Amino acid sequence: MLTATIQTDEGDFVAEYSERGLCALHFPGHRLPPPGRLPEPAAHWHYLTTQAVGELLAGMPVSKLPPLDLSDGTPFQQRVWQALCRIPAGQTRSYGQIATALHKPGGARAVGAACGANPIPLLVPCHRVVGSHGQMGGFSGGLRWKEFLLERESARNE
DNA sequence: ATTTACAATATGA
DNA sequence: TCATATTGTAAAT
Repeated sequence: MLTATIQTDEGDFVAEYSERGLCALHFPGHRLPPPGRLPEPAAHWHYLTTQAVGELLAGMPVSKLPPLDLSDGTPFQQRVWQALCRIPAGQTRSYGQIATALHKPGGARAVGAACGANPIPLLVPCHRVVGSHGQMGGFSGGLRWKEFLLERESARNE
């Protein structure tokens, strides 16, 4: 498992790579890994990740994503995460809507659980999922990030 | 195999 | 606004 930092105006994120692709992303505040050069192909993935994170923090749609390694998650979680990726930037869905889209009506809570287990926040936009009345649920890196990102994205969508 | 804990939601007071 | 019943998954027993 390889790690690398992403320096942004909001702090230093930490990305983790497996042999298949990006497998985790941590918010600033984490212990920074010892700096070192990434062997290929991780170096290229990291370039894409850095760019994507930069775009997200700027409230822009993401142009390109590195390959995501979601092999940790259960099949259900993987389906949820892929569904999240289909939410357009600047929009939000409710947990219930996601659940229904997955043909699991009533499984809103299960969707929430999957979001919490999401190893790659930001790139897998779990921050675009809110309660059925636009309220906030929770967020892995702290609700502050969720607010920050949603405001940035939706402000651009007026 | 059972029980418990969740980033939910609809309903009724 | 608050309390409660119901729902699907995952992790712990």
